[in-house]
Amino acid sequence: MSEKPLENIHNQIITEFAKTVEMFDLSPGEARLFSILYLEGSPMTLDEMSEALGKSKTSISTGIRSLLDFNLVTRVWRKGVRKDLYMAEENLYKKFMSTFIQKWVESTKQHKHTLEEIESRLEENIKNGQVEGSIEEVKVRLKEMLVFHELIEESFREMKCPKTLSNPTKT
Amino acid sequence: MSEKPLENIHNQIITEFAKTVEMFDLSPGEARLFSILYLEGSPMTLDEMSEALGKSKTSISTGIRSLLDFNLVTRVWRKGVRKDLYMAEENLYKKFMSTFIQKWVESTKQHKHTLEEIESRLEENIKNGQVEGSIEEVKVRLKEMLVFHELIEESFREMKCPKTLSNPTKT
DNA sequence: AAGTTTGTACAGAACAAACTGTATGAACAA
DNA sequence: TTGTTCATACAGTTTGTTCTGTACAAACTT
Repeated sequence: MSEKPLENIHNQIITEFAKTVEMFDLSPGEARLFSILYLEGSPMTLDEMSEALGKSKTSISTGIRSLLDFNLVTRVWRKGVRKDLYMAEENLYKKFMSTFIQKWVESTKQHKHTLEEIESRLEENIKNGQVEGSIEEVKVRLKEMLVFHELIEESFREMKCPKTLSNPTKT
Repeated sequence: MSEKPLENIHNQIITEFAKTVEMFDLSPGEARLFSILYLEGSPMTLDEMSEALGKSKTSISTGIRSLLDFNLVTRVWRKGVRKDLYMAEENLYKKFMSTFIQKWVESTKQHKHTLEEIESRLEENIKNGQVEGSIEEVKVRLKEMLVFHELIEESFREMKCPKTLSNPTKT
């Protein structure tokens, strides 16, 4: 078992690092794929990743597609190489955090907006007397939900520019 | 379809609010359960929730169990009522955020720690000459991963006390 | 005590997500 | 042009989650 200690270490690193990556709403598969790409600093082909992860090329292909969508991976061209090459983005913190925060802010805004629409529709119904029961509770709850959304949005907005983000520790 | 406009509004609110709740790593079912409990400010029984969500009592039971584990819901006793009563916690923002942040900080710390262990094991192997290839790249990557974890932990720690958290807007 | 009512454990069904192999299309070589 | 290599679309399979119904245990009533 100590025949290939480096490969072993590789696997441990990837497994553990993937756990952190997963927390940014990547599936286990995507997280693992990104991790292997990141640990291997140099660009890799689909076949190499397929080999390294023991998964089908199709699977890798769709996985890479997702990572590209998330802007966590770039295509790289190398003279004389026909296969596509992919590389993990540097600047992990910035990439992950900004995407993450943006997702929160956007979604929160969206949901809050929808709730506001529902609220005004409710007011309409009340005006027209189309509603019977005790509405006050619902109205209060709605207000609280809106406040909740505002607080979330604010928190994540404030997170956007931690002091370390403007400090490029680029390799 | 405008026969029961209030019920309709209820459903819309719950559906939309659940989307936000889901972002805090609750399953769609759990999120919906919490939402209905929150909108209905007063305590509810398993049967009432079952009825309201159109799901089996068993399902509600396990769902409530999860929400209790997350400290998002409390059991409530009411004189003369045999059934268990459950109620959503007030102070949404504090409850959700503190749990959320704590989860990030804890997990990040844990994963970082494991990576450090791997790192020292790697150093050992190098000392003993049990490793052949180019190790430097791996060591650099490991360091970068550790920095990454430190930045994440720091960001979420700073999030912990936004100004609004010490401002109890309790009903 | 026996009989009810309420909550949960468990096993299987229904559903959804991830993966694979085949087949198709695009880029290149000769 | 034909032949080859690569990436992806698609359908089918496997794997994992979520829900349901049954069965049991605990709490209560009389």
